[in-house]
Amino acid sequence: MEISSKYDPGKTEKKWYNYWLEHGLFRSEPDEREPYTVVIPPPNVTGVLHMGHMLNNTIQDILVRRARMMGRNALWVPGTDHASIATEARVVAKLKEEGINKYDLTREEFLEHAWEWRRKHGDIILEQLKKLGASCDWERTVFTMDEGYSESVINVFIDLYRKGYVYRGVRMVNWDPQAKTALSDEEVNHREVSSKLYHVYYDVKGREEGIVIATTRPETILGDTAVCVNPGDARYRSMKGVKVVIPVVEREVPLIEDDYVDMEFGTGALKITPAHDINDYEIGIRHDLPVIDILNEDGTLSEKAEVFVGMDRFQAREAVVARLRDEGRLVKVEDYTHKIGFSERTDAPIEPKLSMQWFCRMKEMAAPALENVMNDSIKLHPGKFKNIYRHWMENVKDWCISRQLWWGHRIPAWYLPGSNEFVVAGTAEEALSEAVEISGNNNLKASDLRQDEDVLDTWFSSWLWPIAVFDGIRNPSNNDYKYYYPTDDLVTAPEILFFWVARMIMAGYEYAGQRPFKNVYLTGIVRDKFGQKMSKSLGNSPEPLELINKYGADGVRVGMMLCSPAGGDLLFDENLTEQGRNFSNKIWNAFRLVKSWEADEYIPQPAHRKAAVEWFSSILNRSIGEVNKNSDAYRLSEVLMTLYRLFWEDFSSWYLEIIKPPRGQSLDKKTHDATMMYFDKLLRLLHPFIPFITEEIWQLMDRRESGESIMVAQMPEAGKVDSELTGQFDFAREIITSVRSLRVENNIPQAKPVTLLAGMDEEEFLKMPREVISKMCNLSGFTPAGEKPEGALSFMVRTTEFFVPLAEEIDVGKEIEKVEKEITYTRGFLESVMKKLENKRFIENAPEKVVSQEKKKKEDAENKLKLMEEKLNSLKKMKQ
RNA sequence: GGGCGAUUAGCUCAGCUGGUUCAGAGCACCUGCCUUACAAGCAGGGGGUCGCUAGUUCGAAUCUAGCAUCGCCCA
Repeated sequence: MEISSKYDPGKTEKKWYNYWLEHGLFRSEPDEREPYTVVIPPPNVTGVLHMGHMLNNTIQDILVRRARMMGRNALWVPGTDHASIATEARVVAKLKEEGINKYDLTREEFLEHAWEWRRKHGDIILEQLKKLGASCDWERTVFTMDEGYSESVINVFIDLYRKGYVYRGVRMVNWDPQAKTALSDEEVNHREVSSKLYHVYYDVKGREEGIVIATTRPETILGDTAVCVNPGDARYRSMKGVKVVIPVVEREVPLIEDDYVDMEFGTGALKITPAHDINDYEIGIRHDLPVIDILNEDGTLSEKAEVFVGMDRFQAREAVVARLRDEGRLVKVEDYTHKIGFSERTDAPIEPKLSMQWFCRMKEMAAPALENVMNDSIKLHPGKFKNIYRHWMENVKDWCISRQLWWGHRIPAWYLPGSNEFVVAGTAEEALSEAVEISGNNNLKASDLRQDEDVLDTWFSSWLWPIAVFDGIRNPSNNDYKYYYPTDDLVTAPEILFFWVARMIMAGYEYAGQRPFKNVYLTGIVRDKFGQKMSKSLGNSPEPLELINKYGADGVRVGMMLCSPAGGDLLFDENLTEQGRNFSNKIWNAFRLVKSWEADEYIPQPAHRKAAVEWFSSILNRSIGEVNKNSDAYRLSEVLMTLYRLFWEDFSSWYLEIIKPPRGQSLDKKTHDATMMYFDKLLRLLHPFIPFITEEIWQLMDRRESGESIMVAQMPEAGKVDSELTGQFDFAREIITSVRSLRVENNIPQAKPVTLLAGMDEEEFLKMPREVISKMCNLSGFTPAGEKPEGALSFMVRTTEFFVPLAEEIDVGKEIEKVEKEITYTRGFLESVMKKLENKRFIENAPEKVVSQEKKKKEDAENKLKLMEEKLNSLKKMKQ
């Protein structure tokens, strides 16, 4: 049957993925082997696959498949994250489309909708990962709101509360008015924006002169409770103790003095709004100022603002400015660029807001988490992240863990009737009995207690991920946990180094008493070829599944890895996936060629094939060594490049071309068997990168039992390298290339046999793989030169001259030019060598080895010059 | 404002503790080929003062300092 010359990944990929699933090849159970464990960074249930996931999961799959083939009991645990804010926003939006307002629903009703949504959409992303070839143990799929997982989260909250790490308090938090929830500091992105700096005139009570303040947020004037100047500011010395009248609301507030105020900035007078600015808040505490919170949760003005009540904060800004202008209080407006915070999730501008939240104390847990990264117990790759990590850890602030949402793990705190007193407990029943105890009120009923309305920050559940996926929080003596934990490698994006990685490390030491993983591989950010981050909203991201349809998962995987230096951002360009597809095609066609050969055990192995077989063995082994070294260093794109070149250049362009029998003829069995063995090894080496095509060919290569798979075949080990042999071959390849080049330059077709004479003695000549050279150059004769032939084309390889006696083909002028050029170059080179050798201090100080190398260079160059000059003379004679 | 990192071919990047003709790879580019595995291919080829300036050294892409440009993290 004719096999197509184009490889079609479509059918193949589906077939083998199903085969792997059917035979349970992704499944892992504890056994006597050494485990290799990876937990997936759980994608959001709201998510659909984007290029970042593609990269991240390709890397994980490569690591896992390689470990599996190295004989480890490899487990890759998949799962998804409930993603409080993002999912709740998604569900709210969906309900809105259906004409349902979230706040018309009870919490229970809303959660029913949310779960329904999760059932429908939650696993889409996992299904997409299957298309990529991900070899996860799907039977172990975990969701962060699974019953057991949720219980783990709650248990940890209770435990930390009892240890005194979790506490409740009023703090200035980052408020997302769109999601109507507090955010942690890590969930705020600061961006530079151009805005305006408004200079506003405030009256001073009982005086003619007023005071001018500068602000970027005039709407917060309504919440001002003081104006502050630097005590050292001479301009305001006479103002000491005065009352200032806040415009619009006409409130009298004190003029206070505080070192915080920068005299250089604006007018040196600062309006103080303790409810809406973190620095103002702190000044407010120092000066015992009242706090007027003028904003509602949704960012509209509250009753406290007195005016523009119910208006959105940005409209209110306009309104206040208009009023100030009307009243003649707007002194000037400047263009001004500054940084403001935006919500990681909704991208709404963050509002600093004072509110009662739950916090988690970080100091104690941060200590071992910092120490064990600094001492390399946990290694970050690339290492530059160590510094960044340290910086964050040393300045870590307490973590705001409550979110004003419904979707998530509800905080297990119950308030006693009519008070702010509360108990923390795992269930309502436990809460009740504790409440009875602390209140001494035996008549309390469960319905009297009111559970905290808030849920926990999503990261407060995902920081337990490597432990909780094995149920290690609730049941630390279970076999899976004991066997698989700690995990080996974590592959994730640097963006969540603090959100997630750092906190997992804290949780690891706090709850497992040891590191959660040994290595953290931080991937780059996927950008487009112009360097812009790929995102759906910018519309510059290709649809991953379409890419897979177009180029095959193998092609996309190769495309991603080729442009993915360890830790560097990758500039993704679709032509890289094309390169990946072409590579698959190359492998496919090499296989077609090899498969077309019949093995004949009666044909003796010719010398050129014997040489090629021996040579390829060495360079295969050398490459395996490189692959091992680079894999251990997580330099996966280099591993792939090594294999890419090994397969394309060395195997296809050299090895196969050398051993290729004339059309219709059979191959001697020895060479045939060696070739099949090499092909098999190459496929195994490549399998982690391109699992599908390697499986397809591996299955076609030989009769396989049902359930057999390259996936679980053994990774080839590095064997002996004969570097003298590979050296000889390198030399031979240079000769062959030179002959080819000479043919091109002189228009001598490959089909026309030529004679080659080597300017070397018999002994040297016999060392070369001359049969290989003969075959590849289509030589009719190949011998040592003896007497230098007159009227021959010639070329030099290293220090040896070669001749092709074809007088009629010689363009003497062109030859002279070539030789002269080479003489000039060699003279220059010799000169630079001589400079070194004539330098006394070089001879005295440089190591013996370097000096003798330079002497050898000198000799070689001199010999070469001699040869070239002779040649030039004979050419010049010919010209005459 | 504080810190970290980068700058090597048109593009993306290797180049470990200074010393092989050390300036490299892939892609792109140029030339010639539909040669009986592959035009998603084959063969050949051009291309870089290693960001700039000083220093250390017999010797610097590699070490040091300063400068320039860019990126990231934190405030």
